[in-house]
Amino acid sequence: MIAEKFVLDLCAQAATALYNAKNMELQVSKTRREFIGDYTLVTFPLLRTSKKSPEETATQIGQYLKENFVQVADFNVIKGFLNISLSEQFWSSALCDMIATPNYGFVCNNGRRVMVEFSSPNTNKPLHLGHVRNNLLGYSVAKILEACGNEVMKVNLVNDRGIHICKSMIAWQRFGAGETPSSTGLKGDHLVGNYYVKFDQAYKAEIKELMATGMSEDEAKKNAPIIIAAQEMLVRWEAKDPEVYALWQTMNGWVYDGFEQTYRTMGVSFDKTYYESNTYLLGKKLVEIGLSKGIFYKREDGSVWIDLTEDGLDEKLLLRADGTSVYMTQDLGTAVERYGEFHFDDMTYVVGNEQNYHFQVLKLILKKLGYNWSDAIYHLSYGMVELPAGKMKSREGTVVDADDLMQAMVDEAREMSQELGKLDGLTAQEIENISKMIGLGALKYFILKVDPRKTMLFNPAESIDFNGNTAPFIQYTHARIKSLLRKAEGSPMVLNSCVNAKEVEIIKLLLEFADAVAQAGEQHSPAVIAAYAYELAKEYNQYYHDFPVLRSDVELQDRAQRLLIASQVATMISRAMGLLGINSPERM
RNA sequence: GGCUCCUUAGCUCAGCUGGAUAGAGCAACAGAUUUCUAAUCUGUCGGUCAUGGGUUCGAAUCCCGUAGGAGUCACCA
Repeated sequence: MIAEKFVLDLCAQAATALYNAKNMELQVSKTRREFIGDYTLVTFPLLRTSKKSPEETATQIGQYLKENFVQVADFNVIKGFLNISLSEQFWSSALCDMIATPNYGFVCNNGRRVMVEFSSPNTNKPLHLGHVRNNLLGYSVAKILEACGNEVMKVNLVNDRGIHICKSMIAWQRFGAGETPSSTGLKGDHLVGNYYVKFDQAYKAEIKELMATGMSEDEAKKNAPIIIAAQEMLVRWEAKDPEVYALWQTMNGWVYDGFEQTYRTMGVSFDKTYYESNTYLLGKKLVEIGLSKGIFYKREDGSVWIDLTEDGLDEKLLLRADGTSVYMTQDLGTAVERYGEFHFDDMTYVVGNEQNYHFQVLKLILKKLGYNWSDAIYHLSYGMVELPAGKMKSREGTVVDADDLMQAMVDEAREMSQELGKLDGLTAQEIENISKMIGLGALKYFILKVDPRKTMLFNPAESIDFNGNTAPFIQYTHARIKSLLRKAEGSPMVLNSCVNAKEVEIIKLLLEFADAVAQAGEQHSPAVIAAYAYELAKEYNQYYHDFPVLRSDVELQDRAQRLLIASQVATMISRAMGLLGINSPERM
């Protein structure tokens, strides 16, 4: 982009000089591969000012550029398109500049404070494939925003209270027989999740029994003893009943240990974790304030609502008739608490698109309460992950567990590597490390390369494919370059002014990195970075194969240039992959 | 039904501030290795950009209609 901007600037100068055009909207883009040139000026928008034919205009500007700027080596005109070729000198010096810039592509502090919330698990079951997309997106977006110069705070919000956790607790009391993670060897979140499933099974059985006695389905659902027990437990919890509270803390503790392990494997982390059990009370206070200001209203049964019909939305519940809080209540509380603590310029929520409406309402309510910073809230709404068989349904057992999935990826990576003999002679520890980098990298890249907003299909078989547009392919390119650099240690790395066409392509890509980061930040899309990393790896592989004469030892000069370019490619690949939370192995 | 989003090659996806003949990967087929690690590379095959209109020099991209799909409209979170 730096080169693109440069060309744009030259064209603007030319247009001003030739046609006295001011504030022209000039369009410069990369020249398509089938034409000769580096960048192309589209002359159509200029015609009104130049009052000449497209060809004439393009030729005039081209000649002006060639005569006045040494960086412009040549030009050609096809229809209304002016294709501009920059000089080899320009490319080699651009690359030199880039090499001289530490942390190229990353911006220093821009003074903005941003918060990114992601993960947001419930404490009644383990993380699944949907959470995987959430966590990877959140972590990567945070990294990218940081690279764009923001001060970033990564936060998690744990939904640790509510009827769901009570269900697991009830089931554990009834069927658990004192089981603990250490007594069963199960991860805490899996153990608790199992009881959640057991609750559901028992609940269904009771409904069936009641219906057999002639009760309607709705009635049976309300009157099943086990659900009543769960609801009673929730009331006792809100009253801080010591026995219930202790059990709640114990079981949540198991879950946190399990989550911690999953997060560590996944490679994500947080700067702060919020708990719904702490923020829902503040939410309730806000509801009172809203009531006193007349923004909310109370119905006869005591429930509190806000009427948003004038804004084209519905009426929304904020407090149940029994005074207990709902999702919106605590989210309001959490938002206000966070702003008070951090005074963010931007608050990104990484939450699935099934909650689009929720966030629309959240922003609106905050605004009505007088919090103008609600404009800073951005809902990064990602699409669902579907499986070839269809949707994930916990009831049908088609949920893909995050831990299982990651383990399967690592195992697969190890097997494939071993089959190819890539791991021969390495220690067990090295094998494990490399398998993890590859298996998890494959998973992460497979998910992150897709536009976050889109519903995506997760195909297990394809995700472990190590060819094509995948992380292993990119990692492999990186590892090979590292291998080259190890062998060439001590050799000089110098760029001469003579760069071939392939090298120019690579330099272009390298220069575009900064722009890719900025764009990914604006769009909150790691997919932009993924596409860039893949292009770079692919371009490099072609470069390597297109110039076989450079393969064997040739003159020092050629080797020196090759090494320099290779080294820059490796650096940029590694930086790009870093933004995706993916490791770039030195060998694989 | 209301609102929001989606539909591009057999499959998975890019491309979207309007620009040239719409691109990758996978799958299929045909080739390339005295290498910097072949987990690679090259080539072939594959398209009515869901559909019908509109805007204009020019539309996959912007606007409207239609069809198909998803999400949401809970005293769940």
